[in-house]
Amino acid sequence: MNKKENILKVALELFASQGFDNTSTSLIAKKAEVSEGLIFRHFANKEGLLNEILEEGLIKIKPFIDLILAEKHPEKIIYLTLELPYKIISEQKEFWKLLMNLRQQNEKFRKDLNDNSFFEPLNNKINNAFKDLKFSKPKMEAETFFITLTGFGLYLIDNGDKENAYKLIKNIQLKFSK
Amino acid sequence: MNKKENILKVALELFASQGFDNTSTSLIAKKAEVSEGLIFRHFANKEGLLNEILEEGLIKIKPFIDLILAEKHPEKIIYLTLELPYKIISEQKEFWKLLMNLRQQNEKFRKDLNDNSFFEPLNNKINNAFKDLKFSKPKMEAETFFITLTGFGLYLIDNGDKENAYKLIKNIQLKFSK
DNA sequence: TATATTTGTGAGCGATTACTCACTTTACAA
DNA sequence: TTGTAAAGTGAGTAATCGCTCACAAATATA
Repeated sequence: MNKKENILKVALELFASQGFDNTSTSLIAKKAEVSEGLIFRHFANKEGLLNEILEEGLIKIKPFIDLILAEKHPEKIIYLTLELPYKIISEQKEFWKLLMNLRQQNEKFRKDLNDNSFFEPLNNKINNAFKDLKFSKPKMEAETFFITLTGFGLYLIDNGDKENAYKLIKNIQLKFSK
Repeated sequence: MNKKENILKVALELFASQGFDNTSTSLIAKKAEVSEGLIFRHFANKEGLLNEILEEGLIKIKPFIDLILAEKHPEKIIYLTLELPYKIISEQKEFWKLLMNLRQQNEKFRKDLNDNSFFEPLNNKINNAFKDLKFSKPKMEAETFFITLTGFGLYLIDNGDKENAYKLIKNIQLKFSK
């Protein structure tokens, strides 16, 4: 049992369920069965712990995004992107919840995530997909698409039923096809 | 200058921008130019302060919802509901932000808001609207609609441009019409 | 004016916060 | 086996948290 990894695991669980600010380092230490001091040995401070969790999580997400970026058919691009939140949530539910929590609560974090440009290539890809589909206003269509995608991502946090999720994906896809 | 109302106003501002848990009563008192003790004189505790803010805000929202509930044409119902987040945000941006914050962060609050059934009549209204429009799966269509509506509500928090908002409303409406 | 009630203050409470540090234990290379 | 670095501990820190309470000022009632 690796204590450092255990801290990361427990902290992710607690941050996702209670929020970052509302989770004390003492509780993390207790649940990870580790002294509180060890947290600050491995991670400079509480924010450093969060950053390492985020890094790890984003690395796991990247392959899914790369798959979309490699795709050429616009309809398929849209479908895969719609599928993305479900795929992430299936194997990283807590991380997804944390991401949505931070996005919502912390304005600075939202900007960092944009400037960090982790999701920017995907954004461009979607914009081009709607151009290829000859939408009269592809930029607006992409904007509408991301609005729906955000809503769908939030929906999935509370509703995990796979069958229904894919029905929704299909229904949404229909609305963004020509 | 009414001190109680000032506390409510300042607390709403801070809760919306920093989150409930992350806002101390001492800061509220300082910004409202009031002794900290007064907060606990007027409101039993910090949560009581939050509840009064929520009550006040929901009361202001109710007329907008009643307007939708009185409408009979399904297309109009959908349009008015799509317009709802924008209307609320126009004159109660901070309250809307707080609502979205709490919804996201606090599972218990989300359930309370549902059980409280404040938004349930609207939910039924939308379901019936899609039935009237003869959608083959009106329930799923309503689910998809609320997903989009949630995403749109979040979008508006950061993007306040009125013209673009109404373009998006029109674009979304198109996707939910027959 | 006298009395009672409401409104308001600010010092101070115990609990908790993120974090430090002197120290011990473990692991590994020479 | 010995020496050194890394891993791990837990008591302790100042600061802050939500909240109380004894009291003063303002307001209402008589």
